[in-house]
Amino acid sequence: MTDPGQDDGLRHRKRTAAMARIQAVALDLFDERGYEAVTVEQIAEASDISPSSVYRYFGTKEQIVLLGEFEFDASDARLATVDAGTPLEFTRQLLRTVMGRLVGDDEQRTRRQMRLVMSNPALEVALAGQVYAASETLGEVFAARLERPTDDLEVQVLSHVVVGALLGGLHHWHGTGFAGPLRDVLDRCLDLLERGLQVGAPVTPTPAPGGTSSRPTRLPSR
Amino acid sequence: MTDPGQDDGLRHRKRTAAMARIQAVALDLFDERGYEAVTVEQIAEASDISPSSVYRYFGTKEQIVLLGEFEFDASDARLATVDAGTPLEFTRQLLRTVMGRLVGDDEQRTRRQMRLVMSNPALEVALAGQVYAASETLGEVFAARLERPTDDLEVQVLSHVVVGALLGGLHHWHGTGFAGPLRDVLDRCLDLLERGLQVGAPVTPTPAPGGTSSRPTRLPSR
DNA sequence: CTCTCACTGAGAGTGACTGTCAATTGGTAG
DNA sequence: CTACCAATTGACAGTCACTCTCAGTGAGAG
Repeated sequence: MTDPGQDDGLRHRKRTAAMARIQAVALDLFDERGYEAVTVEQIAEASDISPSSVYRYFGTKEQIVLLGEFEFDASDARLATVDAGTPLEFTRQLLRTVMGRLVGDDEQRTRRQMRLVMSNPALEVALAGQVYAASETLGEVFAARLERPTDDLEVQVLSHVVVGALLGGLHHWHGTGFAGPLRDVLDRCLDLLERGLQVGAPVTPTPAPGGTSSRPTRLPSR
Repeated sequence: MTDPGQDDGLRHRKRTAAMARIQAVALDLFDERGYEAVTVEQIAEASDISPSSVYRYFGTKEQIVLLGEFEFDASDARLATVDAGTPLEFTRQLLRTVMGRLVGDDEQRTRRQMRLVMSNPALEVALAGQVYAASETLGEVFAARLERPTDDLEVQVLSHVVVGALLGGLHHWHGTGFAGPLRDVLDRCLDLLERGLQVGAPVTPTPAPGGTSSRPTRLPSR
């Protein structure tokens, strides 16, 4: 073998083409008849592929819709190239660098997926699971860069809050009929976080309870 | 019929007892053999009840573990009695008033559930779904009290952020071997939000981009 | 005591998903 | 070009969560 894990080669290209075809066919069928009403077997048949392979490619029926859209990988090489100050600045760059598929090209496709996901409970739950997994990963990244334990309260709250804010933005985007580019909406979500959400304004800043520590939270850029 | 929706009566008591028995039996079996390895049919048999009824009671296998634990109802009568200033103060009271089961009595049970949930991907996803459903509901409550549309960006971000913070706390609690009462952990999460998370500190507060509006976010108490 | 109807249990059926195995096909060395 | 190897595929059988239907039963009302 030449070099395992190569991205070229007929084999790999066929696989990628098949996956794209399956996704396109499936989205059409889902739009036409509804997610529940379409079986994986029907998708397979309409895609000229065996049901076995559909499962090999996507794992679950939900992943035919969601695959790769709302996840990122802590070991992604591009992560090292992201070099930012605060966790929020870091997150901003992350969205562009590693999750470009979500905020960048082919937004039309993302709208179609969102409409589909929001119209089906099973897909909503699957999306929540995906997003939640992203919180975990983001927590690990934050922990590493802030040099704190992964289970640190502030790290966990921070990562989940950031992801929550973005998910809130996604809901807003969907609820307003996809008004404006998703990229701008998510940017405004991070703006809100940076401004402290203005939700605790009247409360006098308490002198920090017995947490792990509370030095200013700035990400060291590697 | 005397009064539908009554909480007494032999019928209702039987149902409640059966559900409690099923949950107890199921948790034992899950701890013993693992969640995946136990079938609903086995749970039903060990509980002296038909599989049909298990599904009637809980709907899904996951709900046998999760039912009622991480959800709340926007039409809950007790909501009206919660009367607080900022959304975070409101959330604090909410946890005690409506979700007492989570932060209050029988914390031992909650630990057992958390351990189980965190050890199984399917349950983790189900929990995430439950939690994000709570975001939706909380968003509706915030929107109503702040007199803003439900899809308002700040409302959505706020509700998802609050729920995210609590979920982060839950992870911290689990990751640290359930150190201290859950109630205190969740309180510290809300404290962090009140202090603005200190994550955007070095950034000069931008003069508010073209959002929907940005008056001080204080909940009117009904 | 009797009527009634909500709830229960039994059973059949659907579809997502898994594991196995033989056939096939792309990549490579001779 | 050919032979070989390894990865991939499709066919098939099986499991299990979950749904639907329907007849039987027991709680509750008069």
